[in-house]
Amino acid sequence: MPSLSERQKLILALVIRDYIETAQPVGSQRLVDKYGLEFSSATVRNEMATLTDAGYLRQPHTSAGREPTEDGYRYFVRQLMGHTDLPDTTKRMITHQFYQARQDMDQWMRLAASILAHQSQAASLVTAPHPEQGHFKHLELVSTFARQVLMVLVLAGGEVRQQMLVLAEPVSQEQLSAVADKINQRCQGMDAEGISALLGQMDALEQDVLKLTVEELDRSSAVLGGEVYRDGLSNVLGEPEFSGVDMARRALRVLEERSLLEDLLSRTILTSGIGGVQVLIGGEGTWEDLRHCSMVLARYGAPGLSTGAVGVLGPIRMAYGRTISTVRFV
Amino acid sequence: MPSLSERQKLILALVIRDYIETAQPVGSQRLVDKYGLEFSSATVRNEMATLTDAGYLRQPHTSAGREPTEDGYRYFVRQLMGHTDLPDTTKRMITHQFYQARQDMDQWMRLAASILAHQSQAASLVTAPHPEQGHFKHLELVSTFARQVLMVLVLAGGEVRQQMLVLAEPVSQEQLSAVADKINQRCQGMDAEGISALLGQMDALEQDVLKLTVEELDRSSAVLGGEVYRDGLSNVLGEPEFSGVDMARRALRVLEERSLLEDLLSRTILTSGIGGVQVLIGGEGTWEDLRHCSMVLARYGAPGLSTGAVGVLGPIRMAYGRTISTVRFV
DNA sequence: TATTAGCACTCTCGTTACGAGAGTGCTAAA
DNA sequence: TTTAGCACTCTCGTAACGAGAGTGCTAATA
Repeated sequence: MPSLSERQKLILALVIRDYIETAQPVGSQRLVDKYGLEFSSATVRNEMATLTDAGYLRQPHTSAGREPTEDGYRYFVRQLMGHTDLPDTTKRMITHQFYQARQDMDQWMRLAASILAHQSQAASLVTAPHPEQGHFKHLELVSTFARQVLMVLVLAGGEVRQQMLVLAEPVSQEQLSAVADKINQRCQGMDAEGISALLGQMDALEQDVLKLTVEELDRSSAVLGGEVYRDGLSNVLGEPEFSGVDMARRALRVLEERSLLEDLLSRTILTSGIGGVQVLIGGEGTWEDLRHCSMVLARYGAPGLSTGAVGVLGPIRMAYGRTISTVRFV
Repeated sequence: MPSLSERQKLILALVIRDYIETAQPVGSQRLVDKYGLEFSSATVRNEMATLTDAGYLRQPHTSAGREPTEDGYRYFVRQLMGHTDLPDTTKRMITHQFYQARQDMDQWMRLAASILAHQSQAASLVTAPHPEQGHFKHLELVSTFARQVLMVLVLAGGEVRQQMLVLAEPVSQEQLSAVADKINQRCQGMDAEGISALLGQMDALEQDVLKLTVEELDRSSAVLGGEVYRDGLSNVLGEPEFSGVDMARRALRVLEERSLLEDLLSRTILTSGIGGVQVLIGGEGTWEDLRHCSMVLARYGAPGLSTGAVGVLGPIRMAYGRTISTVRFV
């Protein structure tokens, strides 16, 4: 792949910029007029032809303007796009909003999703943080109705799980507390394996509780632990590439079905470190359903302890600069 | 509003049935052919004219077929639609699925949303159950990092809230447990007001904790307490009435924005008892954004204690029978 | 009196034709 | 190497038109 001249880079960047704005093929004359270029439309045409040969641009049909190919976007994101920082006022505003919701995890994630969606004018998703390997921290048993017991499990890192447990016979709250105490002392800091090993020493009730605990610990080592927060789905529906309803449905389904999402995240996020932002363009050949979308993804949290993912899904021609900075900042 | 003859009812029902299938205006000849009616198309035309005058049918333009008006749907849902019960096999399947997920609340709700969406081929939503008036049940304090404390609050009824609390100075886990014990003993079963009254007798740390508790209790008296689970959004996008993207966006926004949803639920669900199913057609004049949609809503849970809502949002011409039975059954 | 056959009329929708507009590629001149 | 000029191509909006479906009305019929 030959490297591009400065002028070619400029033209490629302008084509992408214009296409992101208008979603329509951009012609040579138009480009010259709109951005006041020093050279003529014929020159632009020649350069465009080269860029087309190089695989960065495409003509929907003979004698229409050019639009960027996926490779074009990739080149743009990697090489051409300067770091657009968010304006300070915006940063302050976001920080302020986060500050107000700092206490409630649920609310925090909703807010994060909402901010991402709003800033990028696209769909956002935020997954709850969860440890890569679950470790027991604290257990609480609370009786609710007759034989139903609510089991609250706190994992190392602060994740909370709740389960319902139905007992064979009623047990008083005092007894429950005693069981919880005992388990808390014995299992401090252990992982699923360690707890399983203890099963033999316990009585029936305790065994039931521990079995559930182990189940939950195992679950948390899956990629996608808890809830997924989404927002801004309606933003993305307005975009012209989604007017073919089929596309919209496919993309939505990716966000809806946990299995798809899990696959997606595990193959991308996990390979990148904390703080790095990944850009996924046009499904990268793997996800047919995302052919017309792009995703900007990042991982957050404390490495090794507990991590989650934030991301934005938008049309393939989204404002990468703005989106990436926002994702990074969040 | 004059009552309808049997034949008129039949025709109205058939028109609706056909329209639900095809989403296209239905003509008189077509109706006769398709359903093998005893009388001729001219008769049908006459009756249709009457139904149109009565406000149950409408012509999109002169000399096209008829389609049902909102009033038509309402009449249909209230008077004409027999109780379509779900097939036993389906019931068993659903029960079985629920049985497998009976322990985890989160998972239960996700499943409910998924089942509703799948059965009705529309979008579904399920709100977490929450008590109408929050009562304190149990509190747990767990230190996570340096000065950060995770506060887990269990409300009467089994709802669990978590909050992060940042202390002025580090406090050991033993001290935290002591504080939690004390509060647990003092506040058993109290509501927000009662706890506020106790504030004076506590030291600084305890006050901080209690203030947060009160905040959470207050929040839980809002209509929309916890999380909202959605599913099947992509189902509904395929429907012809959503091809005008604008409609789709508006409807989606209703499901996305908590404030709108809260408004919607508070005005409908709360006026109905547990178990009753409400059908909301075409926004009922109040919700502009839902003009082309219908919702089937129901409330579940233990009255007075803790309730949540389940619902389905679909095109105005959705299969009411099937949907209603499903919602009711769930 | 209620129903039906017949008919003229209306409105939509798909197809076709056509011209304007925008854009390209190429050639020749600067 | 760049640019002016030009012939050519393709899309898109508009208009024309005929087929199809459906209606309302009138007159005949059971």
